[in-house]
Amino acid sequence: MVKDEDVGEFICNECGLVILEDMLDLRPEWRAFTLEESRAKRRTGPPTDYSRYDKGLSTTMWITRDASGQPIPSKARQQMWRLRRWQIRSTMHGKSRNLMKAMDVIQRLSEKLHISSSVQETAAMLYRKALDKDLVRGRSIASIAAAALYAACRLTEIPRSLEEMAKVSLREKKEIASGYRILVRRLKIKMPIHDPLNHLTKIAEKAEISGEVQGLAVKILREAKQKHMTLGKDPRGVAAAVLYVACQLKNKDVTQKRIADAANITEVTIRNRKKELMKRLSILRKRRRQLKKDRF
DNA sequence: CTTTAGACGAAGTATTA
DNA sequence: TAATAATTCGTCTAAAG
Repeated sequence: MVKDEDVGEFICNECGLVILEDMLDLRPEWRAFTLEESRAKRRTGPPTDYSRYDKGLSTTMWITRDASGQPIPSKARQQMWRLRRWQIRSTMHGKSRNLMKAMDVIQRLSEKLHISSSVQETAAMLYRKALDKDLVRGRSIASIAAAALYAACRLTEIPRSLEEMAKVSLREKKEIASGYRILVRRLKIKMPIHDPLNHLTKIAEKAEISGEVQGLAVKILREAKQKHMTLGKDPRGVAAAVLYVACQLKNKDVTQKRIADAANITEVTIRNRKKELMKRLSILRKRRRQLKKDRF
C-alpha cells in the first residue's frame, strides 16, 4: 500500500486502486486538562469520518482573532468569511442535504446486513465521489446509496449479494445493479476478484453444513484454485459445488437444491462446477472410483 | 415422487478490437 | 463503442432410487 501524501490518497500498489481520498486527521478536536473534563468531552458515536455527511464542517466558524489574540488581517478575514458562507450553504441545501440522506440510507442498510463501519465508510467515500461527478442526478438517492454500499462490499470482499441489498433497500435489483455499474465505470473502480473462500462459510452456515465437511471443502477448494479452475467463474457457484462434493465424500445427505438455495444460485451451476471438479481434481479421484464400484 | 444429470436457448457480463 | 466469447439461468427430458 502506497501512501501518496501529495494528493492525499492511499493507492494499492497491486491493482492501483485508490483506497481513500483526503487523509484524515485522527487527533481529537478537543483538548482536556482534567480527567473530569476529558470524560465530559468524550463523545459517543462515530468519530469524524466519511460517514459524517459534512466532514465535521458544521462546526461554526466565528473568529476575529487568531490563537495568540492578535486581530486577524482583513484579507485573511475575508477569506474566512467566504469559507463560512460556503460552510453555511453546504449544510443548508444542495449536495450536503443529498449526502445526509444517503448516509442515512447507508447506515440503515448496513445495520440490517451487519456491515461493519469501515465498509460503510468506503461506501460513503464512493457516494461522495459519485456526487462530485454528478452521477446521482436523475437517479434516486436510495438506489445509488445502496449501489455504493454494494460496491464497498465487493471492494472489501465482504460477501453481500445484490439480492440482499435489494431486499433491505426495498428497491429493484436491476436499479441497484445499474447504479453499481455506473459507479464502477465512472469512478474507474478496479474490483478485486472474489475468492470463493469468502462465500464458503456463509453458504455452509445457511445450508447447515458441519464444520468437518467445511474443512474438507476448503481443502478441495485449495486444489481447485491451484489449478486455476476458479477464475472467471461465479465464486458462489464454485463454493457451493465444493461444498456439495464435500458432503458426498462424507456421505452426508444434502441435496443440490439445499445448497443452491443457500448460495442463491441454481442447481445447474452446481452440477457444472461439480463436473469440472470431478474431472480434474486428484483429491476426488480415489473416491470417484469407489462411488462407481458401489453401484455394482 | 424426489433427486440428479444433461441439453438447449435466453439473458446478462467481460473482454477485445 | 461494438462485436465476440464465456458464463449462468430457466426449463425440459430422462434416468435412477
